[in-house]
Amino acid sequence: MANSPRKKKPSKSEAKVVPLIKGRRATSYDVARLAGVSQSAVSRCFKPGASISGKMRERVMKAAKELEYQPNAIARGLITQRSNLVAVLVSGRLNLYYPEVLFKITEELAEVGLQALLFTVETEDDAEAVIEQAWQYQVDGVISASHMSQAQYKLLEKRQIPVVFFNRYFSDHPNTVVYCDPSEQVREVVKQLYTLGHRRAGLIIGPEDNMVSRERARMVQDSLSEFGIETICEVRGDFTYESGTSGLQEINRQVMDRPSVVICINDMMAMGCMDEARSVLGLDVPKDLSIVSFDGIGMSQFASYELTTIRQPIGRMSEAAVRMIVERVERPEQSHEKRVFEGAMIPGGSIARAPS
Amino acid sequence: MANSPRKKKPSKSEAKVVPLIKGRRATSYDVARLAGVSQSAVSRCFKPGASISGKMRERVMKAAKELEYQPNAIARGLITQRSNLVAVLVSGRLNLYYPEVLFKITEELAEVGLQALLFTVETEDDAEAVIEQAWQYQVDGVISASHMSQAQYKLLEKRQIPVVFFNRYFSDHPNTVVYCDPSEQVREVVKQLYTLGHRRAGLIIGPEDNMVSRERARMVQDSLSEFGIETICEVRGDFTYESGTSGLQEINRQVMDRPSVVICINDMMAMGCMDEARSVLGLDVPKDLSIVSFDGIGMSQFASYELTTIRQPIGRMSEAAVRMIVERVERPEQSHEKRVFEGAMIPGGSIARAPS
DNA sequence: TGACCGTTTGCATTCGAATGCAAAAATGCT
DNA sequence: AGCATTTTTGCATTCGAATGCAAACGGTCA
Repeated sequence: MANSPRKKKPSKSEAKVVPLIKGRRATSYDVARLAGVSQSAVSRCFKPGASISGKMRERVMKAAKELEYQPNAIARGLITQRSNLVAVLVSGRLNLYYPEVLFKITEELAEVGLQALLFTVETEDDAEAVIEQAWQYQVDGVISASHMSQAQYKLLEKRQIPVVFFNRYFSDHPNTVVYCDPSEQVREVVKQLYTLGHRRAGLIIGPEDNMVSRERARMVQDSLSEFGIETICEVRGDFTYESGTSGLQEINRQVMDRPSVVICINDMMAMGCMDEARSVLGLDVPKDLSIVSFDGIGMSQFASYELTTIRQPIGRMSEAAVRMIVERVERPEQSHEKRVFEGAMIPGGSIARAPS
Repeated sequence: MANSPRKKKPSKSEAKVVPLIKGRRATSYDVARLAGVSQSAVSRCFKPGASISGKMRERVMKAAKELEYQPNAIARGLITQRSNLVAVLVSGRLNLYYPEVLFKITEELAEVGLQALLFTVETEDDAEAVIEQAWQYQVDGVISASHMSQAQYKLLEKRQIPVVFFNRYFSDHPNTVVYCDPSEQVREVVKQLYTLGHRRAGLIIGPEDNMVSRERARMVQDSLSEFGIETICEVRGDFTYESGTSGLQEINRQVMDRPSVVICINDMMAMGCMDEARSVLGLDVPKDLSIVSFDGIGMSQFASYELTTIRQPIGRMSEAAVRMIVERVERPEQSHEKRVFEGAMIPGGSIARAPS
């Protein structure tokens, strides 16, 4: 018993004895030594559901606390092939819609024990670099709320890194998506515009290559023509406030007879548009000009704007995105899913009866 | 020569031969095998400044490209004791000032090859949990633009994790800080207010425990009394838009005779205040009421607001924060530094001559 | 007491890259 | 060519935790 093979072999063990932590942070070996158990036992103590006795757990935990031991997530990641890191790709500080999404996603990730590795992506080249970085860091998955080419997506797929798209997707390729479909609300808003006597609309849309913009524009066009409202002018912006102001200028330049309503593809541009109408053109919004838009970001409801807008349920969408990335990480073989949320119309005060 | 000790010992080498990548991602061993060199050589190829011949580099790189090899940052982190991760702690989606800082910092970090591990911190308990997480992930450093108690800071210090504070610090403890000192601009603004005939000011300040708020308030008080402007009322908000609106209500309730100017400790509250003044109280800003504030966030310059505000040079401050964290990671023994940037007054259009 | 079974524990190996050291190769010099 | 020097290369080990396997333990029952 005294000489059982379970006992440590002094030769080897002694060799790696270190002067019990000295500046160095404690490892599982340090804890094991202090508690007089094996390193495996320590490891098991920190793994939920592992086979370990109460007595042992207690001893280990006591030692761990004494040494302020916390398992090294890097080392764990190496052996388990799970980094617990999720790359979150967002673009543009331009559009205040992203921060809201980003913070929400980060919180949701934290809740399930994952960390957000943040990447800002403005161009497609950025995306390229970012994907390589994410790959180096062995991220378990990617949540992309930014640009990504099909080739880039395929690369990630080939590398078996699960991707969840936030408000964008490839229609000719299977992918996992969280999306907001505001078509119902668009129809509702347009109907209301019709009822208020609007027959001539201006449109400020987003970048050509942006899917959300394209889809929203399509829905708007569809509803407008359904109700027989004419689109007298369509200009392109880039989601920023400034492009909203210049968008209205542009509309003003292009058509003699001003539209009675301008539909903006996002809130930021709508705010720019509204400010331009009021400050520069001296119009009364909504009396002289109605404005509606999309997103429902926090500031769209500030008293200066009170936009009539179609909100995306960002909270639920973020939660869904996180759930889905977890799902895909755990069961990669499972087929793709697309979760589509309805929008919600916020009445606001930026529309009124069309001026006669 | 044919049997030189440099040659591989088949027994051991063969044992770990794997069917040359099959779903698995390529490792340095795979590359080494394909290129017919040692793993060390591959490693050195990816380490800038390592001793390696051009010929060797070429061969390795060719093989690496073929296998799409990228070094595993997790494994590297384990051995080098450098994760290249920096925890970025920001609070509040409430205050739109944070996203601007966050995105800027992330970009700056990326530029020097570091990754931002994002943590949102709202309460002090959050900070507790976040610090443990960061510790587990072996972050090289922490940039904190959020709450952190002195005890928590000391814990990080004890663990030898460098911290850079963004716009906050402990005055009774050495620490590394990026800070904006707007005192000059405060004086300038107050002087201007004096010149415009303002003699009675209201103040909307931030949370008691927030240093930026305290400091700004102090500066404002100092300048006001220097110029003999009376602070007739001081109310406390929490940096949000809503607390700006309710702040003005509160002022209105507390004093009969309205102040001619309200000084808000940040832009968000100033916007709330302005909207409240205009929409609810029916005042003309700036004719009936002047408003000034701090931060200079993007939307403070939207046409609806055009705040006269004191901007922080966020870009330079973020850059400095990143420089400093790098510095501290590389030379932890070096003494602390505090970099203080001046503010910059943005004239705006929210102040005017005091009503008589 | 001993045979048997389920549970706990430790051993040894593994993940993938970096690096000190010594051997080998390349280079310079006489 | 011969020797000294510098550069390049490979070997072997290391980082810290997880885990398959087998040994040890604890308990039950005859």
